[in-house]
Amino acid sequence: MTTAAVDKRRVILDAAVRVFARQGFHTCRVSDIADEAGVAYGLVYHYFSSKEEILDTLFLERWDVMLAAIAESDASQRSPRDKLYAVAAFIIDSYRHDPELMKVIVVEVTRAANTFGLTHLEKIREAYAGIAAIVEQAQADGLFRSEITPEFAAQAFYGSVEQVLTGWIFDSVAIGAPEFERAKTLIVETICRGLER
Amino acid sequence: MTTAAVDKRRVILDAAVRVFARQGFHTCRVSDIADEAGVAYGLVYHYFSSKEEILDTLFLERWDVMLAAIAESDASQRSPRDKLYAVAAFIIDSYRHDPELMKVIVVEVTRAANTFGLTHLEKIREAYAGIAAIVEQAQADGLFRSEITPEFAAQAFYGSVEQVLTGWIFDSVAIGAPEFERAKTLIVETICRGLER
DNA sequence: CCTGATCCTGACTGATCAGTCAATCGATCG
DNA sequence: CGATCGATTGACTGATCAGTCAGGATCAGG
Repeated sequence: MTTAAVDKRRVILDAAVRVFARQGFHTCRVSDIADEAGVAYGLVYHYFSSKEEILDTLFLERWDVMLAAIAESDASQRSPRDKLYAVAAFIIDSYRHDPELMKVIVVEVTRAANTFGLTHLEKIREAYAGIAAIVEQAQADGLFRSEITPEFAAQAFYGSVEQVLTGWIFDSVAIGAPEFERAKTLIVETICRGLER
Repeated sequence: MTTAAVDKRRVILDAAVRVFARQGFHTCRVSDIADEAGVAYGLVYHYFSSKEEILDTLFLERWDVMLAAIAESDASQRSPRDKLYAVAAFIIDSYRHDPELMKVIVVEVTRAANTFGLTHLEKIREAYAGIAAIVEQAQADGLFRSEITPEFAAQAFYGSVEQVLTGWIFDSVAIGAPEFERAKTLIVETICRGLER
């Protein structure tokens, strides 16, 4: 695969992010992606076997990085609160860095587990499991209350983060660095106060 | 409109719930709904002007009841914690009473704000606003901390509830009355501990 | 400069499906 | 009885679009 070829593949993926974010996966046509990428229709099928595979690729590219970040945070020697902060910070920074990509992942995959995300349910669950592992450790160390199952706590935590993201995605109010930082602190502060002894 | 006529409309709506829950809104055909309802294809268009209007109707029917429940809880003289408990209980009981309908509402409307729910964004926001009103009152009464904006707290709260619901929807593990009751308590307990002074 | 491979093009096809409509059914009433 | 009108039927149409394919361009190696 030559450098040019790699580039065209990337160009198509990047164009797809913009198109999916703007029109939605189900509503857009493959030709929209080709047009946005400035590439012939057929070339899309040279690099991807279907429209779905494009979304697949975008999701997995990013999600795997997130799973690694969660695992790394879990493995670190920080306090549970700092570990959860690292997770929230990763997700929020992902949005900050590339809002369109995160919109596509959240809206078209994570929150659409029905139509499309069923394929990725296992991957999505891995994220919950990673967060649950952090909570479980904190409970074992006597830092978090044990009434709540780690799985439940993980859902509450992830749910809060994703809902805040969803708010930004659809409320279309401009937000800057301070708001992002504040959101990280507030979510973690709220949920951890709820979980701590 | 005769009684029989009212019934057919209802039969179609109920069939649509089952079909949407099973196949998803985008993936199902109108003929699937007609078949499920045991009714001719054309009759669907006698009662509804489009496939979307069916989903519209299902969503609004239920959502308006929920908005009323939130408003009523807010207006009551209970403690903030009890008010939020009432909201969580309403949503969770809705799922318990009709899981397929709640699956459709959450998956196809609430969590699909992109493709379809944009139409209902305003309605959805009303729910957040109602929850935020409860938090705001609690802050004014000095019961909740003021660092967190009511809107933010509402998103965290609603996000947690919806994520737990989503877990039930997709994990397809059988759950009984005790789990539902436990979930209400745990969510409210966790979030309120995080919000209280 | 030939040859095979890979990249790239866009017109075309085949299937799908939302929505239409002309025709039938059946209840109600004068 | 027969006229009227809403309920009901399902075959049909028109548009859309994912994916194919046959061929042209470009490049690498011999």
